[in-house]
Amino acid sequence: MNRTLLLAKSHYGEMGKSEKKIADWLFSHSGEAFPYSITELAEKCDSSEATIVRFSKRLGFNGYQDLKIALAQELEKKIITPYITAEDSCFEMLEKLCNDIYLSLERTKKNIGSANMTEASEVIAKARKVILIGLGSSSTVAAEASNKFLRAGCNAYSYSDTHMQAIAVSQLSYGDVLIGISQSGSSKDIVECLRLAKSRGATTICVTAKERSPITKQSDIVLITDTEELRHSDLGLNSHLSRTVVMDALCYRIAYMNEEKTIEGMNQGEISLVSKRITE
Amino acid sequence: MNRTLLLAKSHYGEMGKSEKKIADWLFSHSGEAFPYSITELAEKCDSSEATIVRFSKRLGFNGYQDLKIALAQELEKKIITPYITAEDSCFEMLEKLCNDIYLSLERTKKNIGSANMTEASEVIAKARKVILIGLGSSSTVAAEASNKFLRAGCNAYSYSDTHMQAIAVSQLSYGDVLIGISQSGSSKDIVECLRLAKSRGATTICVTAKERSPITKQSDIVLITDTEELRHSDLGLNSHLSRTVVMDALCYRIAYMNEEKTIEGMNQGEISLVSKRITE
DNA sequence: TGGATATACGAAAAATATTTTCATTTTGTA
DNA sequence: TACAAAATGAAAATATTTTTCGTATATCCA
Repeated sequence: MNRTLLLAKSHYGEMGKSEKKIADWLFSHSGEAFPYSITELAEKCDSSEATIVRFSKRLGFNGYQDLKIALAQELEKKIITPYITAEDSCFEMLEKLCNDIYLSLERTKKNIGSANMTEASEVIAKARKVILIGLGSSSTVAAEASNKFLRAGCNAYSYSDTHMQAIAVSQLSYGDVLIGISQSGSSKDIVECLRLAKSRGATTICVTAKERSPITKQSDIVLITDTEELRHSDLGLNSHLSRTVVMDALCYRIAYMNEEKTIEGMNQGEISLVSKRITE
Repeated sequence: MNRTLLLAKSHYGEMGKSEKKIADWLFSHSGEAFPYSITELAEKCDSSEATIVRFSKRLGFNGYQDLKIALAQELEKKIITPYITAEDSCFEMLEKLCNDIYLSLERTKKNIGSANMTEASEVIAKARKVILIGLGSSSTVAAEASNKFLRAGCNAYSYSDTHMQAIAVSQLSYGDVLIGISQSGSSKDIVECLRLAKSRGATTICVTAKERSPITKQSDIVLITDTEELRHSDLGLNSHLSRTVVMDALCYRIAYMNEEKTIEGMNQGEISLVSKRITE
C-alpha cells in the first residue's frame, strides 16, 4: 500500500459515508492505472465531484488534480504487456516485442546491482585468462561475449559443448576467471564447471535470471538479469538480449580499462569491409 | 533518462521548431517536479497550448494530461549523459547501452512501415521456399531467423558464405522468396543475389538500414530498420537487434498464419531441456 | 527564382475537467 | 419530534485542455 492510500486509511474514521465510498474504491483498485477524471471517478464511486474534492483536501492535497498525480506517481511501475494474439497485425506484434524488450531491460537494470558489475569488470580486466561457458541460447551469448572481450584486450575464450567446457575448466587456476551463463541457473554441467573452477582457485562469475538457483552458490560474483518468465520456449529474444547487453557493458568497461588502443582495435574490423561495398 | 524523454528524443527529428523547444525544455528540466498546467508550460517553453498538445500526441499520448501523468510517474533524479565515456561506471554503461537500444527500436518502428511488414509476412507465409542471406553480423541474423521461420512452419534456409548463397539463389523460381539482410544495403554479393532471384521470378525482400541503397532497387518489399549510425564497428548490438526484432515479428505473424500447431511446435524445445536441469 | 503545396504554428473558440457555492438531506442529540 | 451540525450533490463558476482555423513559414518542383 502506498503513501496516499495510507493517508486515506488514517483519515478513514473522520469521513462521511460518501467519502468512505471513495476511499473504499481506491483501496480495492490499488495498483491499477489511474486515468480517471473527477467526473468518471465520481460515477464509479457513486458519489459526486464535490465530495471527491473534499476527500482530496482531507488527505492534505490542494485538490483532485494533486491527488491524481500523487496516485500516478506512486503507482508501481509494472506495465503489463498485452500479449501477442492471432489478431495482431505484424506491426502490432513488432510493437509488443519492442515493449517486452524495454521492460526486460528495465528489469535487468533493476536486478543487476551496480557494485556487482564493477567488481566483475575489475576481476575480468585483471584476469590472466577468461573462459565463458553456456549451453543452448546461452552458448551463443558466451561465444559473442568472448569475441568482444578478445577485442577489448582480454584473453577470453568460450566453449559450447560440455566436453570442451570440462577440459578447459580443468586447466583453470588462481588468477583465472570462469563466467557461467545460464538463464535458469540450473544447468547441471555449467554448475559443475563453476564448482570445479572455484575449487581450483579461479574466480567464478555467473549471469543468470534466477537469484536462488544452484549456479549462484558456486559463484563469487552473481549478475542477475531479467527475472520474469523463465522460458526456453518462444522466440526468446528478450532473455538473450538482457544477457547480451550485460556482457556488452562489461566489455566496454574493460576496453576502457585496457587503455584506448583496444577501442581503436574495435574499429579495425570496419576497414576491411569497405571494399566489399558497392560505392555508388 | 526516462522513457518519455527517450520517446521525445526518438521523435525529435520530426518535430518543428516550436515542438523542439518543448522537448528541449523537458530535457533540461528532467528530474524536476512537474506540476505545470499546459498554459504554464506553454509560457515556459515560449510556445502555445496547441503545440504542446501536438507534441504530446506525437509521443503517443492521448493529450497533455497523459503526458503529465507519465512524466510524474517516471520522475527520476539523475540525468545520464548520452555517450559512454571512460569515466562511466560499468552500470552507467549498461544504462546507456539500454538507452541506445530503446532509441534504436523506436527508430525501427518509425521506419519499417506497417503495410510493408504485412505484405512481407503474407508473401513469406505463402512461399514454397524461403532463403535468407546476409554477410557478417547480418549472416547471424539470417541464420537465427531461418531457424525461427522453420519452427513457425516455413520452408526456410539460410546461407552465410557467398558461394552457397549464389548456388541456392540459382535454384529459386516463381513462388519462392529471397530475404536479403544488409545493414548498409551495399554488400555487392547480396545485391547480386537479389537481382538474380528477381530475374528468376522469385519475390525479393530486403532488410536494411539504408533506404536509398542498391539493395532496395532489387527488392519487391523493402523493410527499413534503424537508420542512424551505419557502423560495422563498436559492439554493434543495436543494429543487430533491430534487424532481429523485425524478423521475430514476421515470424510470430507467420506462425499464427500457419495455424496453432506451429505455436505448440515452438514450445517443443522446452521439454527435452527439463531433464538437463538440476531439480532442487 | 517563382509559384504551388504542404506543414507548423498560435489565437481563440469549444469542450472538458475541476473547484466552489449553496440548498437539501442526513445524522446525531436532547 | 425538533433542532443543529455535518455531509452531500446539483449546479454555477473557474480553470484547464483540446480542437478549430487562419496565418506564417518551409518545402518542393518546374
